Amino acid sequence: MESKSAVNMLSALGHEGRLAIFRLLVRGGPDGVAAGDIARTLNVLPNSLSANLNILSHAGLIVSRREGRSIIYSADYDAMSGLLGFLMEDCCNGVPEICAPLGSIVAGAQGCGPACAPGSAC
Amino acid sequence: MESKSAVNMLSALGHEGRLAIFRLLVRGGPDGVAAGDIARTLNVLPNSLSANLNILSHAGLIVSRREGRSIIYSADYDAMSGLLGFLMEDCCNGVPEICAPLGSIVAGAQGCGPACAPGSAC
DNA sequence: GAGATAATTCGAGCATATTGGAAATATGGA
DNA sequence: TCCATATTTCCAATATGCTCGAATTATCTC
Repeated sequence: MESKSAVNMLSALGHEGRLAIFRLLVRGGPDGVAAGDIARTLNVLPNSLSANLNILSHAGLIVSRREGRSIIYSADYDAMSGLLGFLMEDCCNGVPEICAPLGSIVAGAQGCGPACAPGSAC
Repeated sequence: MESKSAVNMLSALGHEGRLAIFRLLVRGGPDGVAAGDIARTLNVLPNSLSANLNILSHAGLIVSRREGRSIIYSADYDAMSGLLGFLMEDCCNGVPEICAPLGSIVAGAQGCGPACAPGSAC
C-alpha cells in the first residue's frame, strides 16, 4: 500500500457519514447492501449518499455492481486489510506497544489470527 | 473508542503531511522528536507544521512536552491502538477475511500477538 | 411506449481547510 | 539585560469540501 492510497482512504473514512456507510457495508458482508437500503438505514438523502459512495469508491474502499434497478455496494476487504496493514507497519517494526493489544482481537475472531495447531498451547 | 473520536483521528491522518508527521513520530519511539527536527526532516514550514501538530494533538494521536527551548512530540500509542481496534471491530466480529492477513503481521512483530508458550506449536 | 422506481449527475451557496508571510511568545546563554 | 533559537499565533488569500434541490439516466412492469 502506497502512502498516497492510504491518505485517500483515511480521508474518505474521516467523515462521520462515510464512516457510518463503510461500517454498514463491512457488517453487510460480501453480499453487499443496495444504495437505497443504505439511505433508508442511515436516513440520508440519496444524492448525498451517492456523492459519499463515490468518494469511498474512488478511494478503493468499496465496490459496486448493478442488480436490476438497484446498485449494490460492498466493502473491499482487501483494501481494508491493506490499510490496516499499512498503519501497523510502523508499529510492529519497532513499536510493539501498539500492536500488542490488537493481537487478542485478531486471535479472538473466528478464522483470524496466526495459524495455531489445534490443541496447542495457543 | 467512540465513533466521533475515530472520525477525528481518521480525518487528521487523512492528510499527506500529517500522516508523514505521525509515521515519523511512531518510528521516533517513546522519546519523541522535537518540532524543529520534524520540520527539517520533512522539509515543511514551521508554522504549517505547528498547525498540523495541533490538529494531530487535538485528535488525541500525539502528545507533547517542553524540553528547554524545544517542544518534543511523540505518538500516543494507546490512541493508535484504540483506533486500529475500532477499525477491526467490525471485521473480526463477522468478517474474518479482513483480519486474517493481519494476524501474521501482528504475530510477526517482536512482543506482538497473542501470548504463546515458548517452544509451542505457534 | 408510458409510468414508476432507483440511483446518479449537475449546479449554486455556504462552510471549512490549507498555505505562507509576518509578528509574537518562550527559553537559554553571554 | 540583550540576543539568538525554537515554536507558536495571527491574518488574509486561496482552495477544497459539504449540502441540498432539481434535473437526468437506467431499469422494470404493465
